[in-house]
Amino acid sequence: MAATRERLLRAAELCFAERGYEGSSLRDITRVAKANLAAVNYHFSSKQDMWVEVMQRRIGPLLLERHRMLAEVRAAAPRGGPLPLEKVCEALLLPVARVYYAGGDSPAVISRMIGRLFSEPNFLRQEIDRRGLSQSGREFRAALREALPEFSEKEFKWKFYFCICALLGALARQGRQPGLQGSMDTSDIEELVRHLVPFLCGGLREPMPAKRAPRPTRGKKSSK
Amino acid sequence: MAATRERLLRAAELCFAERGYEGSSLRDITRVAKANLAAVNYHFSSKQDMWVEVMQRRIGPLLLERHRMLAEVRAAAPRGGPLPLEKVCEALLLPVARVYYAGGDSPAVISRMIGRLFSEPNFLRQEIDRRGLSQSGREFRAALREALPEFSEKEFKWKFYFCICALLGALARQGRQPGLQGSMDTSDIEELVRHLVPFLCGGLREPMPAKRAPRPTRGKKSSK
DNA sequence: GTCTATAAAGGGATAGAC
DNA sequence: GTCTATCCCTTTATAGAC
Repeated sequence: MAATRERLLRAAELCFAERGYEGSSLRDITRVAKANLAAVNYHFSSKQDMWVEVMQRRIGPLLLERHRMLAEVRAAAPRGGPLPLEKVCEALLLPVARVYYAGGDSPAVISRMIGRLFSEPNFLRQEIDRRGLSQSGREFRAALREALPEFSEKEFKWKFYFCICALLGALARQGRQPGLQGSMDTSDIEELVRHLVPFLCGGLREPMPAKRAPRPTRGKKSSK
Repeated sequence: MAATRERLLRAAELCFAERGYEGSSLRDITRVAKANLAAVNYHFSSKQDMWVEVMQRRIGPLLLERHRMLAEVRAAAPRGGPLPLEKVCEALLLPVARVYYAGGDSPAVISRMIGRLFSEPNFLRQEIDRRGLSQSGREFRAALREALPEFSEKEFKWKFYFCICALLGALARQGRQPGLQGSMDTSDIEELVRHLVPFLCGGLREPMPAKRAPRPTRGKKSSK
């Protein structure tokens, strides 16, 4: 069956999302997929190639949709003026919630997997980067920059960094942080995005406080 | 040498920070430590026990300092009033920057390792939780809650979740996100904290927009 | 405490029958 | 396309000499 390939992709997705690349053995994955161990090498030729395939088939459509939404935001914005921050953030986030509702897919698992991608060793991201992830990142950085012209380049770099960290963390950890997520349903990605957009915008817009009186050099003083 | 134990702890810290628990073999670790493979089992009896030891010796002092700083914030705040959000966030973050400057330690590596802790399988966190991490988390959740009384419990839960995600992500990823961190030095933890505090505070304070309606402050066309 | 040697299990990959 | 059987390597852990 060619359906074996699909079952393998889904099983690998699940395992990678939960335990990462190194933590997921091919034996685990084939057991979950109810497939034979040798099927992995038949369909993908190696574990690493399967990893790339698993990631790419989810990230590809996501980047397309992001690009499309961002173009919409640009088209609607007044020429020359700053881009609307909320809209840019939505274009960054909503595709995650929208692209993965095809039959049987779990947006929670997929977004967790994508969030995890950035905790993996760099060599596991090179191929994904080459296929468009890096470029999409730069595109969004530029859009955010246009939405936040008031900051110095250095301040913007920090804000962009924190923004990506919050976004990736919120995706990677949803549904699996005991003690952190009492009754709320972090696996409802639409809801997550709805709350995350204002959080990011608030953090991004917050000005840096004026530098206060010189800090104590290292740690002893408690004169607050 | 008893110094072997120390070299092992540092080497393990480095490896766990870079590649995670499953990605770090005892062979890797003992090679970095210039120690014999069998030394791990002699000093720690198992890889998992060493993991707990590596984490605990860094997290323990961190939690103590957090507790101390938070007590200071409470003592300085007017009774009954809300706690000052910036101070609470600083008590959450500054200890990471301050506790690890003892001879030879790298705050960048240590904070990366701590940030990674939350991407590891849950069983690797149970012992650390039991030794105070969970309780410290609850303590800070309560303090943040007192600093943000204006939100509903549900909204606060989301904000707290995002706050922790941004914090852990910023720690875990510093120094190793190519393309994301152009010229800035994310391994300067003091500087990271100085920028992260306003980002978190801005995100935490930002009110939720009215549901499914154009934002009240700006009559803007909504395209959903 | 440290070392060599090795056990015992698990990992990715492959050959070849069907 | 799928399966069994197996190769060969790495992993964690341990035994026992020094």
